[in-house]
Amino acid sequence: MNENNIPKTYDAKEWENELYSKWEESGLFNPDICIKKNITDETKPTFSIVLPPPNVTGTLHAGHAAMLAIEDTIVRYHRMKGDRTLWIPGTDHAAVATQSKVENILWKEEQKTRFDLGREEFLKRIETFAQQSHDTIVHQTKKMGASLDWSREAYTLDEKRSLSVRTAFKKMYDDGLIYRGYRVVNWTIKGQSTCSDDEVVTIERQAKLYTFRYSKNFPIAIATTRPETKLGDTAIAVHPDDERYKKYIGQTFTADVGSAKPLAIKIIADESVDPAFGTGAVGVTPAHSHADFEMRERHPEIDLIQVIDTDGTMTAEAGQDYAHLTTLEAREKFVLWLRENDLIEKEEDITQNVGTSDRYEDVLEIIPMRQWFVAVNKEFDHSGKKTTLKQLMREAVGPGKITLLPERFSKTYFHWIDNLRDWCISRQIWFGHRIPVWYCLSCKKERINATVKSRWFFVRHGETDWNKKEINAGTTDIPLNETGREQARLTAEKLAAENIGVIFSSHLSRAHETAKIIGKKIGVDEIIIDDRLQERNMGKAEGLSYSETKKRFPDLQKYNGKSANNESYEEAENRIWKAVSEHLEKHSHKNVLITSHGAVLRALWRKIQGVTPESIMNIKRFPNATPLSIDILKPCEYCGHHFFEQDPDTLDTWFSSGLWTFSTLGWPDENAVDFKNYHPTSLLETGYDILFFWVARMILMTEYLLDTHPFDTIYLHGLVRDEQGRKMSKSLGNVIDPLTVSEKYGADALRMALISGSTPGNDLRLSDEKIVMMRNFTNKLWNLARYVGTMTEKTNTPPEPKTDADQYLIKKLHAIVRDITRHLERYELSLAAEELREFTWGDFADWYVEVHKVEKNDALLRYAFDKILKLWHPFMPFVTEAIHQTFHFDTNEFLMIAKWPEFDTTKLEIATENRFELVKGLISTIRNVRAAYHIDPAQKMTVSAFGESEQTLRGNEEIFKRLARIDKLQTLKSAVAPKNTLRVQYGLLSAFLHLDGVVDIAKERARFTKEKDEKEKYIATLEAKLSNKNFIERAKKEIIETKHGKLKESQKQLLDIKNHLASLQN
RNA sequence: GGACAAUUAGCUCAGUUGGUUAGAGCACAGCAUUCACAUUGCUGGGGUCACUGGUUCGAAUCCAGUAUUGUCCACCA
Repeated sequence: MNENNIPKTYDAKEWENELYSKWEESGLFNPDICIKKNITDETKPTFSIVLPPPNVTGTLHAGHAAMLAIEDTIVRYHRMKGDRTLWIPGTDHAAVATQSKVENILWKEEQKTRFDLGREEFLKRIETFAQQSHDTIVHQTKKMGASLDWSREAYTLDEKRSLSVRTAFKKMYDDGLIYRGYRVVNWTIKGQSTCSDDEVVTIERQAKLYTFRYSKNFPIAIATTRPETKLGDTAIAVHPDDERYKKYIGQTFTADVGSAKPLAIKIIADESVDPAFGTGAVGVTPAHSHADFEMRERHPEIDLIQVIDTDGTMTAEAGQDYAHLTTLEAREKFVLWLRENDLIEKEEDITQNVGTSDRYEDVLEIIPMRQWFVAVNKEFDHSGKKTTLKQLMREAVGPGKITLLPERFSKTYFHWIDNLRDWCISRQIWFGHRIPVWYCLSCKKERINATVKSRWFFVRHGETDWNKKEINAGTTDIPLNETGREQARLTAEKLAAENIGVIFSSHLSRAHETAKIIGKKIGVDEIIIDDRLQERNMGKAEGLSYSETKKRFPDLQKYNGKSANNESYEEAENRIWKAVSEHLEKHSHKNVLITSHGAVLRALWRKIQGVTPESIMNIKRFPNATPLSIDILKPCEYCGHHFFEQDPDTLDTWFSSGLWTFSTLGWPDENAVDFKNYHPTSLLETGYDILFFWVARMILMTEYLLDTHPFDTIYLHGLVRDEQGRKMSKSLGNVIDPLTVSEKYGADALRMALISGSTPGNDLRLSDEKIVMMRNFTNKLWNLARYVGTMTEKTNTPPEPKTDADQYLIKKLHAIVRDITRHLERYELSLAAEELREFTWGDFADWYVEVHKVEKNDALLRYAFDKILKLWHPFMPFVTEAIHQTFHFDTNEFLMIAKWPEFDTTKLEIATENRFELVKGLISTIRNVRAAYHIDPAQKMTVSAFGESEQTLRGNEEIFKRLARIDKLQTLKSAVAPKNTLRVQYGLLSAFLHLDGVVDIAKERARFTKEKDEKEKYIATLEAKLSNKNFIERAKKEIIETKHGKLKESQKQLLDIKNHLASLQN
């Protein structure tokens, strides 16, 4: 290899993309291929991690980069070790997070809300956005060097994960753990959705606390910051022992505050009330407070009155003065009323904590609603014993079960479980897994996780001129107008993806043409004309305007009205029902479009819903060319109808994320190969900020569904902050973009900066400076390779030690391999990286390479460097692989799959001289002890030793016995130190003696890893320096050229060294 | 209000089960430069390990308390 061809600096950009593609093409990220290529085999242990799926909300940030760096390091280590190693990539649809992001963009760019676009179109926008985010994320992930098995990539919203979600939902529903209940939920007005307790972000704000009475003679005053909610008060709670109020407990007082009905306030006793706070009485608003709702569960006799609506205005229950006002307007008005009636006793300014929505950032309202919940406290039968989900979660973590790193987080975990309420899993947002529940349109009964046979669409024709002029057409054949045709085309677009097989249409041209326009656009040629789908015959009313008809034939709007010699709703309904039923028998497996007319569809819709004939006019009119979709299922087991509609809500995103460790491995197919091989996974590595959101839910789901743990160990990394310790945020402009950084300094430098100097659970400050330092190190490694690769001969001689320095290096190398391996096994990445860096830079580069320049031992140098390179690979995959590809120190095709270095404990034994020194030290100790405690120097003693010192002592037992006057050398294991013992420290050893006269000497822990051969190393360096001709010549020159006859410091040092060496030789 | 953490050199941080003289990088000072590497090397200064007690032969490390900072949780109406 010609030195000149190799650049002096390592240029990450030159290598990274190319190397990643090569790795990827090799397929070696996939354990199946590693088995095929004999890098591992079926007898080897498995090691698996699922990547915490990044949200498809944009791009990766520094936190993701840390996650990737940590996980990839661990994964690469295990792969090199020969484990069957699997790391699965994926992304998270992240429901609310993504939806709110797209909604914000939509509002900013087009001033539209999701309701303006409609469900289908809005979802399309989100999917486009999600796809782009996904691509960016994958690109960034690859840039970091992450050795993920892309062939197994998953998405929380794809078909397979969807199946897992439905399966899990059904099982929980069947076990009674998922229920639909009327409870108070956190509601974001802006997002028009619920959110779970964990998604609530409490912020501090200024508020006014009003103390008032409901009426002049009301016996108890209460305080509130939300006076308008008091219109929904139904009780006052006081402490049971509160003497002031005891006499009122159980009584009900009424007060007219302007709400729809006068308030009936019952005085109840509840332990949760703090009698010392405020007036010692709490106004209870069960509809708009979690605490008060729970209070009502304890006191079911009190009422619940909802005064705030989902749009943030007051309901009718609040009274006609307040209905439809915003909460703020209502508050002002109510306060004014209180003031006018002289009911306010106190107004004070306080700071208050309020809950806001994590994603929409508006203050949440607490509103009672019918929602889906997971019951965490409900007992159920689990593998033969009674338990609750809470209990399952609690029992999963602890010694011998799931290990948390750092361990202290288990405390917060348990605390969180203890305070857990039922988990609200339904969301009114559109992006996410639809709740797999269908309601029979006729009898309203639920069906879970149903198979949809087909979807049927009912469309009223597009607009005609008569529609526009509000004239009855009936059987009169009025064609579509231009607007009508356009409407049909738009409808076709909406239906394009619905895979419609057949179209049935009324023969009347306005319907038929609508069908034709749609059919052409969605590629359905066959349009079956069925006269029974035609419009209601309006008899004499055809051609009359709506208002005229109303005047002349008022009974036409009735179910049986026939005064215009017309067809009644009843007759029309029967014929269309017959037609639809017939078609259903033949075509229920196909998606079907039916184009028909307003009145008959309305009649049909009434029939399907099974409401009384009299309420026909309460059925909403069908607008022109707007599809109504109905799911066709197996007939309802209660009423026999086929028509169902799915719950419009979606699931909390964490419901699907909770299944991630096994939904990615093939579950619900419990025989899936991956599932059998790789579950439970070995490690979960994620930020501590989602311990509750995600980790806890995975534990819940896995314990419940599979009766096992999702992972053995949880490694929680900290938040990545900027150099001043602030959270990275766009508004502060301090965001470190991993992509920019890795382009500038290389991915390896970024990885190292994120790993070293960081410990699990603690936040990490990332600065440019730190990254530069690591970039410098990658360059150091590169140049080491240049030296070792070009300055040494390739040799096949085994690396035999020739000098003390060689000996030291070998010993140190084995110690390093042992330490790094041990650190990696314990997930102590930072320690591993630091220690390895110190060894590489301090020992190998700055010391041994210098030695090598004098005492050439090429075989050993190459041998050592090869080991170092392999140890570095998991941390810095690119530069190490680049070196490998350039210099080929090892024969493997890729360093990535090179065998992890092993160490030999016998090589770690300390040298004889050092042992001797150790013994000498111990003897002095004994002498000191004898002197200090006036023990007869002639008296013999028992000496006890531990650990590595024991070995040392045994090796020199005879000398030791003689010199130290002992009669017995004993072995003690730690913990044995008797109470009445004095211990005296000397050097490396600590000795202790019993006060009863017999002296024991023991060494509790000797640390030999850093022992005295530092000295060896020092001498070797000096020798090397001094025998380096250049060095001597330079020094001489310096001395001669020195002006003023004064030696510079450095020269003095040189002389010192010389003298020192001379004294050593004597 | 509760819980958890942090406090080590001018700055950013390691220090994993109590043990030689408490470490690293940056910054600072001095020196070196045909050398694999200036993205370099050598040398040096700089620390009462927040404070006060306790346990121990021995404490940055364990215990108790105090102070400051931060994070999370909580129904103070």
